[in-house]
Formats: sequence, C-alpha cells, structure tokens
Amino acid sequence: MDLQVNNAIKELMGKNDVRITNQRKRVLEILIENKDKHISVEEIYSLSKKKGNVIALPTIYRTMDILERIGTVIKHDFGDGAAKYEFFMKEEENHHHLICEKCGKIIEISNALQDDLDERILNENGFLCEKKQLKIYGYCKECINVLNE
Amino acid sequence: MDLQVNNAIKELMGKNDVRITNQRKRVLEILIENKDKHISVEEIYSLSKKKGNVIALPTIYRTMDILERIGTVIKHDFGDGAAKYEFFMKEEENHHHLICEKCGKIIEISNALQDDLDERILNENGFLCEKKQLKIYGYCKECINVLNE
DNA sequence: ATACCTGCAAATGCTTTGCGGATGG
DNA sequence: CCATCCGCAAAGCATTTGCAGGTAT
Repeated sequence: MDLQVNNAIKELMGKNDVRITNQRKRVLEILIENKDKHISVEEIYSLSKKKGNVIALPTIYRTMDILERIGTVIKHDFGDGAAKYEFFMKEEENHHHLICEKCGKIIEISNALQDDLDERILNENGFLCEKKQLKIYGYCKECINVLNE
Repeated sequence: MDLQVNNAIKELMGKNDVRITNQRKRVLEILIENKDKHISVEEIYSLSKKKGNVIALPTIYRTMDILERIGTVIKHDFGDGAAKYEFFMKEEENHHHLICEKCGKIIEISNALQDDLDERILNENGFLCEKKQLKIYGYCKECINVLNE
C-alpha cells in the first residue's frame, strides 16, 4: 500500500515546482485505498474527515488537477453532477464503463475497442489519440429483470 | 427546413402532456439551422435574441431535457463547462468524436466501434446497451504540426 | 376550464480564486 | 529563505426550482 503511495509520490517529485505535502500524501492514500472505486472529491473529503484529519475541499480539487495532469488518476464525468476519479493502473489501460440508467451502477469492461483504432484514426484523420473514453448507457441485468416484471 | 421542424413537432405531440409552444418550435428551428454543429444552451439563447425573440434560459434548459428524452437531440459533455447539443439524425447513428486537446476542435468519425458490440456486451455482461459515447482526446493534424515546430 | 408552460428571481451545487498565514526543500 | 501550499471565505458558472401569471388544447 505504502509502496504505491511512494511510487506516485516520486512521480509527483519529478515535476518542477510540485511539492510533496501531507495533504497530497493523504489524498493519494485515500485514492489507493479506494482504487477499485470511482470516487468524488466530496467522498475524499468525507473520508479524510473520518480519518481524523480533514483536508479542505479546494486543496483536494487542486490536488486532483495535479494528479490528473501527471496521469496518476483518471477523471470521469458520468453525468451525475460531480466528477469521479479513479486511480490509474497501467494494466487497466483501455477499460471502459457501462452505466445503468436506472440504478446508476457502473460496470467496467475491457477489449471493447479494436486494437488498431489509434492507428486507423491517425491514418484516416491525421489525429493523434491520447486518451479514449467509451461510455455505454443502458440497463444492467438486475434492472432489466425489474423492468420486465 | 420546416419539414424537419414539423416532424420533430409531431414526435413531441405523440408524448402525453407535452405541448407544442412557440418557444419549443423556435428552439427546434435553431437546432435545425445548426444541425451540423455542437451548440450550447447559451448559444441557443444568443441566437434567439439575435432573431428578435429571446427565449428565457430556464425554458431552453427545460426544452433540451424534453428533446433529449425523446431522442431529438444528443447531449454531449466535452469537458468545457457547458453541455453541447447536437440535432440527431438517424443516418448519423453511432458517430463519435475526436477532441483536440490543444485547439478544442471536434472532429466526427464513424465506424469506430464493432458492429456486434451491443450483442457481445449483452451476452458477456447481461447489459442492454441504449446509447454509446466514444470520445477520443488527442491532437489534430494542425496542432501536431505546430507541436513539431 | 384546466393542465401545462413561460419568465423572473432566487437557489443550488460543483468548482475556482484571492489572499494571509504556514510549510517544504 | 523563498517559492509553493493550505484553508478560509467568497466568487463563479452552469443548471435547477418556486411561483405567479400566461397559453395551448
């Protein structure tokens, strides 16, 4: 656990004029403890409070911006008001999300896109792909059943 | 032009308790006049003003909700603050967007997803796909050239 | 006639900013 | 020591809501 924090911290250190502070370490810890979840700024705030050491909301927002910029975190907008963040792990590159329009559940999937998509787009449009976000809205297994009742 | 407005109007009419009003017709007209663009509520507001008959912002928001609900319009969030709307045409189903992170340009593409994706997801996840949004962030042709200078 | 709609003003909710004091390197 | 950071309070901005009067059917 602490290893991951330290790795991310080192990434942070690499950048100019970005300091390692207690607040930033604590945000990272919370993100790693919730690496399987999509977590909002508000939730990070509550968790920091629960741990006995509140981090101010503006500080969390500023930290998330940095973490997103250096690629430690992915920012998602699932259309429910607040942005959601996800700790980024290389193995999970190119995973995408199914969003249930009834219950709000989010399901992760992988291999939804063709492997040569980047290449094709570069050839056909001269566009260099950096980041791909596929969101599929619909109904999950449980909600389909409820709808059919 | 008016034909399309009338068609969409008829769709509106089909739904219970949804009335056809001047404001809603005018919003639809503006959308159709800009059917090749991604347009914000603020822009619809300005255009209505320019045409000499302002529509109040809350009315536009409420109208967009209805149009989105009945599928006349697609709502996009390109991450620049305000939602963007696009008049929906069936032939354009399953088109997606390349977003240049430098200049903000939006390029439309099609055939980016496999045809059997919905089916595969239904089989593998029991999830019923309704709407798919693929957004690809990166750099357009022009901005790649600028970066290389 | 009545249910729905509009526009205004005000509220909401997420996010950002300015600034004085605190802190990391 | 000095640039950067934190937390507070306040501002910003897109969007939503309550309500009184207006309109479609």
